[in-house]
Amino acid sequence: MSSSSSSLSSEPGGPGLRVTVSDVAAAAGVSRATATRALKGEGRFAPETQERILAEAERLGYVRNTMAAELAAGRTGTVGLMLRDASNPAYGLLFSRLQDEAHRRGLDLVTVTIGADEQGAEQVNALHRLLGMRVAGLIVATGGITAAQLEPFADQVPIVRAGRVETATGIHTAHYDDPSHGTMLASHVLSLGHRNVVVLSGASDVSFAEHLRASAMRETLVAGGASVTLLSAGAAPTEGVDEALAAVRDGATAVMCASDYRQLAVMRASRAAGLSVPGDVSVTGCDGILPGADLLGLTTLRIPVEAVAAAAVETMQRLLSPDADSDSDSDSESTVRQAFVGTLVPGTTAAAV
Amino acid sequence: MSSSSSSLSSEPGGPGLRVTVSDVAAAAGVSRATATRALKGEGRFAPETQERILAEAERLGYVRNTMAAELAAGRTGTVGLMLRDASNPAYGLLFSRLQDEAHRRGLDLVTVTIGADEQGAEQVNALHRLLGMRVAGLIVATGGITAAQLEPFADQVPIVRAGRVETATGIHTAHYDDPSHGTMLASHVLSLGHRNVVVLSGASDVSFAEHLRASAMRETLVAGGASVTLLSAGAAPTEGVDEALAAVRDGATAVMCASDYRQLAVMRASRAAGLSVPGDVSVTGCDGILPGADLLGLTTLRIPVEAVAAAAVETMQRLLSPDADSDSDSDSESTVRQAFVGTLVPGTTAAAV
DNA sequence: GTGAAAGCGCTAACAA
DNA sequence: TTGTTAGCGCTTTCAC
Repeated sequence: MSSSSSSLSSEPGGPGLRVTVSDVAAAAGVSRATATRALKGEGRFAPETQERILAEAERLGYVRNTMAAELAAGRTGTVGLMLRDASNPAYGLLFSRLQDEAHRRGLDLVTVTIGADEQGAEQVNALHRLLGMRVAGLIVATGGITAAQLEPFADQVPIVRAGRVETATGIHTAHYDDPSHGTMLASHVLSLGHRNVVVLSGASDVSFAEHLRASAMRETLVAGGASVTLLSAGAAPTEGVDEALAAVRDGATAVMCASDYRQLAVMRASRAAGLSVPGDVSVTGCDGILPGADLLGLTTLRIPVEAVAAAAVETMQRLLSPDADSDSDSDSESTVRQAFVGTLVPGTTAAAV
Repeated sequence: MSSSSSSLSSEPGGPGLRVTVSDVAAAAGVSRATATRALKGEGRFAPETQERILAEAERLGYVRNTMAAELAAGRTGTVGLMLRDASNPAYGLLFSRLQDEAHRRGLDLVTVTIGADEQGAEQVNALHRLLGMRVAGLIVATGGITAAQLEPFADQVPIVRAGRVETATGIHTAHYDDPSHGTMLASHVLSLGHRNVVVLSGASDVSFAEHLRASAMRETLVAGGASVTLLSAGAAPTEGVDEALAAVRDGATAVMCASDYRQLAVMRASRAAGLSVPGDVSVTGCDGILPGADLLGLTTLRIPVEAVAAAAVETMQRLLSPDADSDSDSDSESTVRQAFVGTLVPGTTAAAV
């Protein structure tokens, strides 16, 4: 049977994996050492020898055993990515962009994810999975893991946090400037004339990003002379919605949500309660990632996912490059911390009072 | 300096990684073998010895080198997942559910993704990355990789395709029943009285799922006595939209899109063109994953992501379990192929003629 | 240009 | 119960 047109054809009846360099070397009539060099194209070897080795490797369907290779070489070519549950489009997009960017820069990423609701144990487990692989670097895109858990490894492997700010020393970040986001949205709402506003957010231990946004909203609103009702809810976007609408009936003219998910929940509830948006109540969110947000006319803020992803990967790449320091407890290289600001999307769910 | 409350504290000034079993063993005054056993809690050892070893390991911040461990053990505990670009919520959700399910069943997943638009080279590269890690199994959740590329490895490692149907032998699947989805949506549109319909889809090489849906739509519509205009567009959801609206002006009363993304594009364009939905034209999509789809009133079909994810992981787990066969080219174990049907979501974007 | 030899860190019989 | 002994598959000096 002739092999298919694929370049991955393997021996007729034979294996393909579990073919070792030794097999390839033997088939080509050279030693393991030569085969290794020729296969990765490094070191010295005769061009024609390489050709023969490559041909045999392909014929046998050889796939290098990465574990053995990296173990022997003592280094790793991949960067680990810890990701939060990607069912949230904001994380899905971040994931996608991190991946693209890494690919563009020639970095290999392996990802482990953690359920959105998981507690410490699972996070630590995931961290260990990655560290156990002796990844060359770590990009952390989940708030669920604490600085204390990361810090012990910060001087052994570069760690870049993506999305969320981090105060621990030695851990670099490329993060969203959530306080600014809150401020921008609040300013918009103030400019529309609202002076009695509900701020609906997840509690700080549920979503730190939401907490930062909400705090900034509150401050800006208060500074602008508005009366503010701050509602700290649980993770489920429907939580706190009833209270928010109750506050509206008591005179609030706008509900500012710390995320688009909550905004959607508020709009659903408003519709169900017969309140018109923005007629009876203005509503704002934050994220701006949802496809279709424009059709809904969401008033939100588009977070700079692309910029954060690019910066995170770029930082990682730089940390991985020709410098080799900090083997002692040096502060020779300072911690990189970059914040990125998104753009306001006015929409039609918020109108002048 | 006392260590933080974290359970990951490492030696004061010392490393944490690059601590080996030998170090732990030495510190505890035992041999490597004993340390290994105690650390993984298998085999024989004195409880008090274990306690001492565990304590030393923690004190030193020991993290087992997975590569070495799996290389030595000759097996791997992780399953590889090949994923398509997660910026599409449908894939993001599938990813999330696969992850959850794997976790529930005690399977470790490592993921590599491929950009949505990447061609063969990148796909093969990703496949090799996973195979190089000698993963115990492979779950493929991207249509970008062909059966021909997968097949050579099908008898060396269990492969389960998630989402898309597969005809190659030896490759199991848990997939969406897209033809049924197309039929269900078309039946709905027929039942609303439409007899002049545009079907807007990605070409088969752009999205096989869309192609399957669109084909079924067309057949069902034709069988129902409708006149059908089939538009095969490129990957970008805006492609083909103008043609679709042109057809509407020529008398079509409904535009059936093969995905929700295209549906959104059509709605945007309709709005821009001053056509009311569903007044002037009914529009349908397919996926039903978008948060906020309900607020938009999208007429769509919710694909059974959860069922597919659960089935894919369950199949994988079963393939990984106590049976060990097919070392020869046996057909002893038949190929598992499960199709799942979603549920119609009527919405308000499609109305009676 | 090529090969021989010594491991990388860990596991798994088998002895002790 | 614990230690000894071989490797897993690959890379990498260092001679030839």
